[in-house]
Order: sequence, then structure tokens, then C-alpha cells
Amino acid sequence: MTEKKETILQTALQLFADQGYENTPTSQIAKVAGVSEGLIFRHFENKEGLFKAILDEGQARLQQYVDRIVRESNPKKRIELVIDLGPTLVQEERLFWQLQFTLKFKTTLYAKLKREQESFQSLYQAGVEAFAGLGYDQPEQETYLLMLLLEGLTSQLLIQPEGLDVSSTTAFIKSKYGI
Amino acid sequence: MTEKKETILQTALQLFADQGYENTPTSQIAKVAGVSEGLIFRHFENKEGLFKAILDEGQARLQQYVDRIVRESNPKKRIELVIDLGPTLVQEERLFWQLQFTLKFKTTLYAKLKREQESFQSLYQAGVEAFAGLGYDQPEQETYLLMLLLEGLTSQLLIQPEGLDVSSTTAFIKSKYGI
DNA sequence: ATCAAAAGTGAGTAATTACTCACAAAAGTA
DNA sequence: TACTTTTGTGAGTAATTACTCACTTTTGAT
Repeated sequence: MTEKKETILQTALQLFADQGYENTPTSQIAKVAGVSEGLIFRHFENKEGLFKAILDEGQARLQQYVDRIVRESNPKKRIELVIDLGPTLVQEERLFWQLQFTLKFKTTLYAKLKREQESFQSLYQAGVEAFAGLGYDQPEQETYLLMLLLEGLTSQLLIQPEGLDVSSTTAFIKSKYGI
Repeated sequence: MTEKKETILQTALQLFADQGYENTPTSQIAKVAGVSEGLIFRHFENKEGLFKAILDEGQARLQQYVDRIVRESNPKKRIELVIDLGPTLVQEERLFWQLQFTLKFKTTLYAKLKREQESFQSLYQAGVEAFAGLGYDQPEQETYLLMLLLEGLTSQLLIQPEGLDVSSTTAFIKSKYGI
């Protein structure tokens, strides 16, 4: 991967996250990245190809986080990692998740690209195991609830991080699970 | 409001929700609505004007739902209404909330249009009152948690309504609050 | 019936878009 | 060195975009 190709990817992520995919012309990406517009198409063929490359990279990184959680065998610790996942992702990958969350609700376009769901599917299963191990009555419902919370928390962190004390909020959630 | 103006609003909401604002040309709106393109600009001046009109209408309807909840004086019933709000909104106003959720994460554009937040602010205050009335230790944290849940639940209902048994999920949440 | 205001049309326009291509520079290989 | 391949450029293009405007039709009040 050449330096300029890397710059294009980073710049595009930045602009796509801020302005949206459709609202970001390739001319602007090239300008901000300090690169000729033609180079984008040399490296990625399409504007959509550039988009996919960004999504693929982020998806791979998500899978690593999920793997780490699934590998944790202690149920309480595993649940704790799930609760911390939102803040972690937003802190380390804010731009990517901002982009991801804008995409979630588009039914027509990019529906095929939703590989993100697979990662969360295995996270769900790991959650059910953990709650079952802790003797919860309805581990599936319990896990689903936690996933909803994860979604809401991540969303809020993206929208108004200032109106939220992360550590005390996660601590409060953890206390609900006796952590 | 003439019939054609109404049709334009409905068609635009449909297309904006499905394809996104930037990805929906006024020519398509006119075509689908069975109307000349010029009429859109006669009625709404701008494409952005049309957009604002849609958001204003939805905002007004949201305020009605929120008012109904705030007016409920019984704390448990009020919390129940909050839990049911997500499913209600998605069922009655799916397209509008699909649009709203795609907009949430765009920092640059439409940031000024976020009047939605005010409604949820009063909903938050009503929640704190309710939890305090029920003797909860940390009514603010408790309310914030419930709002996160509301956000996550609404989001999931929009994305994959099929993978979710609404009534049993809301029932499970309610049981957490002794409802 | 008259007439002014509002609703509605559709061809036209300047600007922007994603993408191409002929070409040049750089990097790798022998 | 000589060569091929990869990386990079930037002017050019067809298509699409939001929006305008001169015009016609419909509406509603007197």
C-alpha cells in the first residue's frame, strides 16, 4: 500500500463520515488528500470501490474486538467487555462508526455490504452463554437487552459525547449486572 | 394544502427515507409523485425547503406523543409509555423515523435542524420525576439508561423488525421495572 | 361573468458529477 | 544499463443536478 493510497483512504473516511457518501465528491477527496482525482480511480476503480475498501478495513478491525470478547471465558468479565465495547469503538474508531451508523438505516443502497451483522451475531451468542453461565432465567432476552443498550450507548456517544459521563454510565450499567 | 403538495411531501419522505436526501433528485420526486418538477420549487422554494417541511411535520407529531407521556401522572404508567414509545413511533411513522435516524449522525449538514432533541429533553425530565417518585436511588442515571434503551430499541425496529418479538421484548423490559 | 391570485407546466441552463485516457514519472527487475 | 510495471497526472466528457421562467390552467371571491 503506497502512502498516497493510504492518504486517500483516510481522507475519504473522514469526509464520508462528516458529509455522507453521496454528498462527498471524488474531486473533494482528491483535493483534501493532495492527490490527483484520477489516482482514486486507478487504485479503487470506482467511488463505490473506495467505499467498500473503507468498510472492509473497519469490519476487519471490529472482528478483532469481538474475537477478544468471545475468547474471554469468565462470564462477568465477558459481559463487562460488551458494556465497554461501545465506548471503546467510539474512542478508537469514531469516524468509522459514525459512518457505519449513518449507513444502518439505508435499505436500498449498501444492503449487501452489511457484513457487520455477522460479527454482532457471534457477540450475541457469546452473551447468551455468559448470562446462562451466571444462572439468568432468560439469557436470550437478557442478551438482547444488553445489545440494545450497546447500540443506544454507542449512538449517543457519537451524537453528543459531551452530554454523557461515560465512566459513570458504564459503571451504572455494570452495577445492574452485579459487576 | 393542495392535494399535489401533500403528494409531494409524502413521496419525498418515502424517497428520502429509502435513498437518502442527497441521493434523491427532485426529478425523481416529481416523477413518482406524478407532478411537474417546477411545482416542487413553487411550493417549497428549495430542495432543502421541502426537506425542512418534512422534518417540521414529523417534529410536531413527535411533540404530541411526548406531551401525552408527560401528562401521565402515574409514574409506572409513564415509564411504560416511554418503553412503548419506540415501537409506537416505528409502527405509526416508520418512514419519518428511518429518515431521522440517518440524519442523527451527520455533523456538518442539518445540525441546525435538530429540534428533535428538545422533545427528548422534556421526556428525560419526565422520566427523572417518575423514577424519583418510585423511590429509585439514582433517577437521573436510571432515566438515561431507559433513554439509551429507547434509542437502541427504535433503531433495531427500524433495521431488522423481523428479528425481534416486540411485545415480549417490551414486556421483558417492563418486568425490569416491576411493570 | 370578471378578474386577480394561486396552482401547475415543461423546456431550458449553468454547475457539478463520476469517470476516462493519453501521457509522464517512479520504482522494481535483470 | 535497459526494460517493464506500477504509480501518478490533469485536461476532457457525457450525464445528471437543482433551479428558473415564461406560460397556461384552475380556483375563489365579488
